Amino acid sequence: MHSGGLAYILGRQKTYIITLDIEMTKEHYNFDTIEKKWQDYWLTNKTFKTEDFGDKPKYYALDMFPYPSGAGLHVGHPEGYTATDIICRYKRMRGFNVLHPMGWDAFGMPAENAAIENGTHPGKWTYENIESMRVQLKRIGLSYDWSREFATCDSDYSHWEQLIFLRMLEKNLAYKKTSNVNWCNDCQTVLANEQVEDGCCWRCNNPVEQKELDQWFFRITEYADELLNETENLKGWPEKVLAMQRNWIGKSYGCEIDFSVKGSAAKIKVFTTRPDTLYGATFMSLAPEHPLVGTLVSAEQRAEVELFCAEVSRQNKLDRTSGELEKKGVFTGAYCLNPLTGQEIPVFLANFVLMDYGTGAVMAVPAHDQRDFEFAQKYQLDIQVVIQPEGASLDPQTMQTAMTGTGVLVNSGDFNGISNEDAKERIASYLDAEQLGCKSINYRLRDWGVSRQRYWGTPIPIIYCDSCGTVPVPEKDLPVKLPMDVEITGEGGSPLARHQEFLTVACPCCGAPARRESDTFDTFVESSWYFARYASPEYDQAPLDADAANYWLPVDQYIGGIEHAVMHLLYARFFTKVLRDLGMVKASEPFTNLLTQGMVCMESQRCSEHGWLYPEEVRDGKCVTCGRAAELGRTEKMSKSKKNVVDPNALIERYGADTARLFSLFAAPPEKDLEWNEQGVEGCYRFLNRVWRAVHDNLGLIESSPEVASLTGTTSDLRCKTHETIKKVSADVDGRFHFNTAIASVMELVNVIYGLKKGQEQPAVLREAIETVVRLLAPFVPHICEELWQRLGHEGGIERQGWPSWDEAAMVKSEIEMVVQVNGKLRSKVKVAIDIDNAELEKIALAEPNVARFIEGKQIRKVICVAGRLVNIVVAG
RNA sequence: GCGAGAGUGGCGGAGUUGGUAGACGCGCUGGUCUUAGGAACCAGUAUCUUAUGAUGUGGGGGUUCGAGUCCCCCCUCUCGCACCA
Repeated sequence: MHSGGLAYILGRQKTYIITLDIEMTKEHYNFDTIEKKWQDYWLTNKTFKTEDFGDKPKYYALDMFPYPSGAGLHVGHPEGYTATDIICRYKRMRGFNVLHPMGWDAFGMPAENAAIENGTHPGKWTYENIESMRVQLKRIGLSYDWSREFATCDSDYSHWEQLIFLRMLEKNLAYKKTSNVNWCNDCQTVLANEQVEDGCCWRCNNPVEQKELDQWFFRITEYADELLNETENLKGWPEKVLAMQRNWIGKSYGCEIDFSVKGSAAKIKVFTTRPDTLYGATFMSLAPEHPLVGTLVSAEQRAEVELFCAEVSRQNKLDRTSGELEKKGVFTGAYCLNPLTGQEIPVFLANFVLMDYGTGAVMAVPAHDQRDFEFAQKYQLDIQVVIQPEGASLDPQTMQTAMTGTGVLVNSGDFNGISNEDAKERIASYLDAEQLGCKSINYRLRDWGVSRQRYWGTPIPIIYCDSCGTVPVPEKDLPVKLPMDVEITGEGGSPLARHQEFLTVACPCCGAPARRESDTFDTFVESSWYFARYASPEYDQAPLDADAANYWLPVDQYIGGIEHAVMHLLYARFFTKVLRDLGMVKASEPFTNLLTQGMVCMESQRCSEHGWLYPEEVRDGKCVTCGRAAELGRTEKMSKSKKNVVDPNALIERYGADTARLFSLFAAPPEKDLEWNEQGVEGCYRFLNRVWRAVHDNLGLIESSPEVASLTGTTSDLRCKTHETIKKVSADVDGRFHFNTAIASVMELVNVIYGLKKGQEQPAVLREAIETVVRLLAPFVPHICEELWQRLGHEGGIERQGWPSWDEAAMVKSEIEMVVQVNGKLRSKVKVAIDIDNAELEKIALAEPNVARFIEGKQIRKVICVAGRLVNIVVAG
């Protein structure tokens, strides 16, 4: 750097400081002006625009993109986004080619609800929300490459999603089948499980029914094994998320067994993980929806069975699978035969048997399964013990609960006396040989139903023709666009199903009048591949530009909420494998490292008169309306209903974006829940002001000594601390994401700078220390650091300067403080030469007065010296 | 019930391989400067204590010269899954 240039810049900056001082009150730095200035600077200079390819190593960091809701950004968003931003800024300073994009998960129900409530078109509502949320994000100073932004409701995105669907159809990875769904007859629409409240429609409060509907599915079960097995290789994922995914896939080993029905050719197939208990099967439980129910039921039982089935069908899936449900059943009048004993066993329907797990039929072994035990007691059915635990003798008459542990087989013919674990294999093999059943693997994971009777989603590109059947929309006709002139009332089913112009189409095969599919995709489909589209967001030949996608993927660091641990993250993994098998990308897994951020929590407050209170409705612990004392509630997740929320806009207005960024990562590590605390925010603001003053109070001194580069080795405690801090912050930020401790160590360095005696500073060392503070903080609080960096006489932006490196030589100390323990208890501390040998150290330690006191008259057993840390004298007695 | 994680001052949290428990911040106490302080700066702040002492990381055992950290048992909390056959 030319010294003339430096003088010029400093000179100009000085006048600037004076003006600022006047306008900013004496004590605080003017974050408003500074943050605006640097956000403009980054924009004009295209600082964060990313180029594909290049010599630098690539680094792709991604936030889970937000839904553009009407409520705008909440304070939970910035925490995760800031964490990613810090990583990105750090990686850029470290010489990586960083991809850091942002976009919008823009299809979804809230847009339709807004349309129903205020008549706004979902598209207009969505794009307006995007506008205002983009402004909010920009105020935080996140270093996104905004040129890659897209919304999933853009017809361009739909185009390529529809194409992926067509390819999946060709590969038989997408198919149509009938399945049971929650159905509200009033609203004429399918409801997601979450939209069913107490068995009723959340909107009209009508009872929800189960209904069979034709639905499109993705064959995710085809990938069940790969999705399961690869969880072992996802070393960069939290164990918790992997456990949840394994649990969700729910692979279990067992066998399928055929039970023949007495007096009928029909066979009932069951899946069981306990073939060892087969001799103890004393009845059969079928799901009420089981296809054989109609043929099995006897004339006498028919009325009762129908009543039961009707009752069960009124229950929604959530209630149906809740543990609270009372176990109920009904006898069908039919009997089937135990394939091993030939014993006749009654066939029941039971409300707890689910048609979509296993085969929808369960062989009931009351002695060894708690549900079957309770069921048998309720309906007075036989209980047959077939496993005796070691050293006990079970009696069906006196059993209080089922015996589910291990033991030895009894009452089991040729298999008596074998341990039940061995019997699983032996009986399964026997069934196999006798063709009575076969070993089988079952998954809890179901194929992914993607049809939604909604308007605001990606149209499924299918045409139904009376003569040609189900015909995919030809590629040249993509995208199938949503019609804009729709009336959304919330009644009478999907608006698309009533939109004649949309529905009516000529069959692509025969040209005859045909009908379009009116369902749209589940919005999870969009979020299953958006991360890949960021590599080439404008590519117009295919969903992905293979070169760009293969350069950027997989995402190196993905950050988002734990609430997506299963659905979104599993679907995204599935889609990546599908895209790989379609030849569109090489990666098999989308996200190498995953960080799940905690929730943002805050204490709730309420008034006995006015209910929950917003923080601004409480002053001095009292309700501002009536003056009653506000009661403090639990600290819990911020939510509108409890009014324990902080508006990020207000926060930024009051303290600035840098303070908001700093606090959200200083209070707790990002994966933990963050407890919001106004005083903590103040503390961070105070710290930034301390940094600001540390620079300005020393500008004169620093100016006199610009040559930091000439420093070598140990010159002072300050230089040592400076380099220790660089090392510590680098280690904390890189891979560990312990931003809170990184910030804490910079605070320590600032405290040391403040503790320097006036007039005794070494200007070059001081300059190095102060510049280091600014550079280390740059990823965390970029605006103030850019400003300070400029005021320190540097041009061209602080990121260009790169990340500081530490000099081990500067950290070498000639003396070190070591702890002296006697029998493991701290007794003294001694200052010794760094390279002291053990014998010498021992001598000094033993000579310490307080040590001598504790070893006096005792025999020294041994002395343990740990280099650089301590010496422990072990004495007897 | 199953799975995962956690339990450390008044509070949020530090504590890479076992090696000075409580970094850093908040709060609190005292001081300096001020017309003033809800600004700034400095000092103090785990508990008990006459201490150069004792105790202390949910409880109880163990391994070790030495345990917040490793092992065993138990308790509590959070999250996820849950009639899964």
